[in-house]
Amino acid sequence: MARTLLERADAIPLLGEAFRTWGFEGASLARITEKTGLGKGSLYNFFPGGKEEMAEAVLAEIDGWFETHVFTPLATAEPKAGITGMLAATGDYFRSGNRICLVGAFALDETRSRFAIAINSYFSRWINALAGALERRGHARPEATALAEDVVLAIQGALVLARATDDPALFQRTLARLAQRLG
Amino acid sequence: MARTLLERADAIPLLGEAFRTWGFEGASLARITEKTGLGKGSLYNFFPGGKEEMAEAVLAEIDGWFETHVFTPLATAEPKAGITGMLAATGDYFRSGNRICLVGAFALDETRSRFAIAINSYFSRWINALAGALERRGHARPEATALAEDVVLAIQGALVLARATDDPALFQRTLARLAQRLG
DNA sequence: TATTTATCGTACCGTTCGGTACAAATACTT
DNA sequence: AAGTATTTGTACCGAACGGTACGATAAATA
Repeated sequence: MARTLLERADAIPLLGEAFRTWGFEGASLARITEKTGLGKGSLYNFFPGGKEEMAEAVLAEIDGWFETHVFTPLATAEPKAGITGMLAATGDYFRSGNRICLVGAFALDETRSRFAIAINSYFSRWINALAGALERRGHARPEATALAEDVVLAIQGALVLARATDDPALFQRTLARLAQRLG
Repeated sequence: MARTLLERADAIPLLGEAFRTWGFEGASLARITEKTGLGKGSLYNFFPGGKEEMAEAVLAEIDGWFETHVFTPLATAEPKAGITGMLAATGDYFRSGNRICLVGAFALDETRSRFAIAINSYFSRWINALAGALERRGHARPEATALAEDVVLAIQGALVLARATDDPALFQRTLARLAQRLG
């Protein structure tokens, strides 16, 4: 009846948008259909496991993006460049404060129990990669870990507050302050 | 048939727990009934407006708690005491990192549009009250505002990360670091 | 104790939920 | 061009959804 408009891979960012907008529970198949332009037939063809498989695919894509653009640079590039790159990539990914962190959002309610491993891994790897870079810049182990936690947590908090107060600039201000703090 | 076990006011904290656990969309009347022990008859007797009125009541109660235990002390008490009190009250309220911030959680998805004013007001008043106290402690206006933002955002971020990594101690560590930073 | 008022359990409403089945249509292979 | 495999719209399913109606019960008032 209809053509192949979207590949499975093309659907994933749109699914991400749907989950970001409505949350896991609130993202009904009707809303997902609307957002992606894919009917149930296509959705269940691509994701036989239903909503849960859709969300898993979205989380895996996010994970891959951060692995490539944030975690790996932090671990392998020159520390200063890795950290600067992290802040820039983060600013881009979260659309300068106009986009929330889906992983963080999933963590807050019972959705967490479905995806606990992916959620935990995402944040742990982020903190560890940043702490490693900070150590290589000369921070002692405990301070490096504490500072890394502080930075990742500030990014998450800024996303919450930016959206809560409808003030995306708050996120950008926070990134600027972090850049200063990480010198 | 049954006795008057719960007043309307007694139901509100349980409703808060239900919304914290399941989110606004995920908190179905069946789950709310289970959590509160109140049947639909009672719930709609107390909250004729349904789920939306229940959530409004929960947000109003949270707002009142913070007004009493955080915002007012920050605005009226001696600044140092107000700030110390804020950190202690915050640690208590969020159960040392075992409880999320419902206002922040509501802010992340489309639930926000239903309660935008309450959500915005809660955070704005928190930041302003804290910035005021910091000014009275001698910080210049722009730094006071920036620091206040940083603190509130760190609390929110710590709650997200503590739950995401299943590590409530992260929240306590963060509060300790904030106490140091606010000297 | 009689009467009113508030509380509550249950049956039920129409709608939407996530998910399945399957035929029609398209894309790919030969 | 024919045949195979994949993609996709639609009809449909039972269950659960939020919400209403209302009689039964308990508490408060008289």
